[in-house]
Amino acid sequence: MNAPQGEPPPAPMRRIKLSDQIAEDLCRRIARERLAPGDRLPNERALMQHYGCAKGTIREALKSLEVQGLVTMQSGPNGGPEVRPISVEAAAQQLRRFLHFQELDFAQVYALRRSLEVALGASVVGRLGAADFQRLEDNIAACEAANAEGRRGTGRIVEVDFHDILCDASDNPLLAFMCRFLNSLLRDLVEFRSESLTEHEAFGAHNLASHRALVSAFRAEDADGVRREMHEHMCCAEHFMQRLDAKFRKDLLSTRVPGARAAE
Amino acid sequence: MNAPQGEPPPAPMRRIKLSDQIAEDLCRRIARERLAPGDRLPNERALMQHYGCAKGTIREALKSLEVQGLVTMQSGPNGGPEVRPISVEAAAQQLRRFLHFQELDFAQVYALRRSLEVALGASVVGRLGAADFQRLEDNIAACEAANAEGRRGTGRIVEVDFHDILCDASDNPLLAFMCRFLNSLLRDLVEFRSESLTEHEAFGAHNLASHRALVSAFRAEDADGVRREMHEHMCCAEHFMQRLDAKFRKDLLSTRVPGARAAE
DNA sequence: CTAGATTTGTTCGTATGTATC
DNA sequence: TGATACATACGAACAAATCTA
Repeated sequence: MNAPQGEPPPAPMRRIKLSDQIAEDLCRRIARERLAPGDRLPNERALMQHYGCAKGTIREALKSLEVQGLVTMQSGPNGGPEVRPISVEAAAQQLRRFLHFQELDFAQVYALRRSLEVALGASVVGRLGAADFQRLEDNIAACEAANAEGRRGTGRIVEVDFHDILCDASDNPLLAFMCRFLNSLLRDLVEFRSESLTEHEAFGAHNLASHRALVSAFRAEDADGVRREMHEHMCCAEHFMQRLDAKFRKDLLSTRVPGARAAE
Repeated sequence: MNAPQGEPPPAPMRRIKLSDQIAEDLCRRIARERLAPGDRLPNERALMQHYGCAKGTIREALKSLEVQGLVTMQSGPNGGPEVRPISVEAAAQQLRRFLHFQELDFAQVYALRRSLEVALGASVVGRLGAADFQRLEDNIAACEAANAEGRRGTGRIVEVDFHDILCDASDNPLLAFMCRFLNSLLRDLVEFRSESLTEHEAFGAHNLASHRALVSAFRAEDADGVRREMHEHMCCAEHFMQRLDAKFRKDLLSTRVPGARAAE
């Protein structure tokens, strides 16, 4: 069962590349042997012997695992393919790449956030410990500071962190992943809209009020209250974002951007 | 700007591997030159000359793009790396791989589906054409046939297709992707639970009724009706799935599975 | 801090399989 | 049926990174 057998599938299409077979096998081995982050796979030479193939083939297989975020390669003694801690970021980055081809806007992101953040909020009711509440409070304080000092762009980004903290507390990895992913999309989208204006102040103030109300509801373990508050929070946030976006697009048309890569 | 420059990063981290630099560059080129699915990148020899490096390096770069679902390799004359149609499947498969490590169950999937399918249903109201309705009706007919003939497992799978059709009609690629992804997860999960019993009949009957009611609401362009019906549909489906799952787990404990790979 | 050992990263040359003409 | 063009795979080398003595 070790070496991949040269089993030619009778009809179905092209032969499966050796490197892909090996990548599959290694992937399964990582899962089967419960390899923890930091563990090492055998080095290239050992894998060559094990699978009875050449170096280039092994390297292609390892490259595949590397792109999938399962391992990183390390040089030097005791080097080799090191198993990685199931990177959320790798999967998210892949998804972003894919979605970047089809352009998306705030409305589409919030159509999801409206639903998912409500579900997320409800799912963490009763699961927040003292440490979690501390992080939430700290985040609120950071937002206050950012608003007071007029750092509007950073304020928007820190506010998103509030929702990442909730993801950490969720026991539903699917829900947590998707919310985190939406948050990262939002950070990307907001990065280039952080130019303007007085709207930011009203936005910041509203966010702070919502977050405070949410923390209160969490403390009271009032699931319905969380749902209601989160829903309103999302609707208002969308509204603000839309206005920011409209302003941004108007500015973009009137003033020629130097780099002029915006059109791409 | 063609060949990658041997720019040694002064302090920061490890040198970026040549193959990764090339992969990045090729990725950008695909985006920049608006390469359509079916277009060919230069073949290996041409890329070797262009980047001034060896075959192995090029192959690793192309492997990276292949794993990311951006290209497929083809042999023979006029072969080479062919640009792929922004594979939804590639991104979904990646995500599945990632999420497979942290085991998930029906409850977690449905916690999302309860929210997202409702949003999806609402978003396609008024966007369905005659062809779409035909597909939905055909799907319902296929479900009926599967139920009548007692093909319970396939019935469950065909039913999920109903929701994929709705995804096709959505104008929100994010929402569509995530719903499609949940559907694929469901297909995976249901595949190994398709053993039993009379519950399937009630389940199938309920699904058919729900789908019919949904189509009616879509025809009437009754957004609220769609929302209500979809919500109930999801709640009932979850309930059925949970019972199927419980039964499955019980069977698993009582009867030793021959292959015995279920524990893995 | 240098020197050597170990392991990945990269190159070249060659052979084989596969699809098109 | 070759003949051609291309990806796939092998094997041996050297370069660069990194740990250890």
